[in-house]
Amino acid sequence: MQRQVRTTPRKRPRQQRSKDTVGAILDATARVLKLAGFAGMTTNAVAAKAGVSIGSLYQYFPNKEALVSALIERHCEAMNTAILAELTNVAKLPIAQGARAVIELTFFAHAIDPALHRVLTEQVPRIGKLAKLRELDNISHRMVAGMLAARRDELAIRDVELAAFVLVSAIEAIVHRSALLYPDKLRDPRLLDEATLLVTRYLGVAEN
Amino acid sequence: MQRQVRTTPRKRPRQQRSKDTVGAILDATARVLKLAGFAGMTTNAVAAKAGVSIGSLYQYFPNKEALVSALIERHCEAMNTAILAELTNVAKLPIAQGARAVIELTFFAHAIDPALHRVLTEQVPRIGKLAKLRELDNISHRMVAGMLAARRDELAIRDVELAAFVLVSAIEAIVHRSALLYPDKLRDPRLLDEATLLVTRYLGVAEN
DNA sequence: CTAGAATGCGAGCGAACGCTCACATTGTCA
DNA sequence: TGACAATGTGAGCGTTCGCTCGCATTCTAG
Repeated sequence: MQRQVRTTPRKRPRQQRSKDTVGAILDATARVLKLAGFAGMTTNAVAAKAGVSIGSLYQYFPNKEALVSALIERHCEAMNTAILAELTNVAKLPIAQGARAVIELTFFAHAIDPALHRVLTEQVPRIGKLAKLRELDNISHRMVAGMLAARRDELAIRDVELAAFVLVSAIEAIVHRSALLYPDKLRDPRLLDEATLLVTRYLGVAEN
Repeated sequence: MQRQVRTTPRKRPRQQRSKDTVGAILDATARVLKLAGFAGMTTNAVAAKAGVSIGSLYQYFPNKEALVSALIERHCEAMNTAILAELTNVAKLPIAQGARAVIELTFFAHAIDPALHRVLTEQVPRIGKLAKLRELDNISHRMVAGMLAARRDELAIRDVELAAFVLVSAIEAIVHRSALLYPDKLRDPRLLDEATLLVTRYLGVAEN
């Protein structure tokens, strides 16, 4: 049975001193996680790397899962911020350029910390907050479906939901595999071009 | 540091009796893994589920990793068999039908045991044999690149490698997400149609 | 200045669990 | 049928590691 544990913080940091502590702990969590994977990560190692006692760690995080959970939250926050800030402009663009812009944003978001992203998606088991990643997926789907529906008459598609599913899956995967296999290619315009091409040809709109 | 352990079997089963034992152990591994995840899976639980003593388990598998490793191997074997048997016929088909056939095979392969596939890809940490999954990816890539190269003059693509990367990523992701989110949709022809459409339009070939 | 709250400390407890080993049972072969 | 190999058994050892708890230190507010 998949054990489900509480991942809510035990105590809120009030003073600046403790906020620094929590920050250091999360940074250390990321470093240890990338180095050793989830199974190899020990709370004692995290505390040590953070330059903090194990007792202090447990002041703010009730258990190991909560630690990773908070890290996921912070990471998603960072990625979301990168995307949402720019997204309002996209809706007004012509489809081809809009598609390109969305794909580019996805690339940017994944360029934030590919190594962390990798270890979080590949190594972290079913923590409650991993639903957070699904949720992100869902938001993307709804958003794309919205964009497609708004201009349905210009597009060569029949089923908006199906098309959105196909597109989100495809783009997410291309970005993801790039991030995992060739992190430096995340800023290669040729890949961006090609991904855009996939989308525009599928939608049946002019390529530029 | 990611610990690397040997995953080669400790002893080969010679008699039928022991072959049954090994089979039962692998079946139990799959069941426990699906139920509890990798961290929650204990070797004692596997032995118990298999109706075998813990000692017998360690006769054939040197450690927990080896257990999962063997399971991965068996699962990949099954998926490969499903694909490779049909693949020789595909090369002779027109591109659109060939694409459809390949995608369909991918769907079939993932329909073998989606729950197991899920837990293996999502929960199993860096075991040596997980490279096996990458290897599969690589084979797919080379194969698709080969098919594209053979008919390059009929296709609206510039860079065969890049196109292969984009296509393999996209199809793999669509199938994968279907398997994870809606396992029953793996045999829905509408999804197959749509995935095929994505490919044919991208390649710039007639849809049928 | 001081009382009490907030934060920090780390030795070590306890439980989980991978794995061993000494021994029992079953199969094979001449 | 006897000898030896192959296979099966499970109590429990040893280690790892998540986490507690009693106490020390630092901050804050009246």
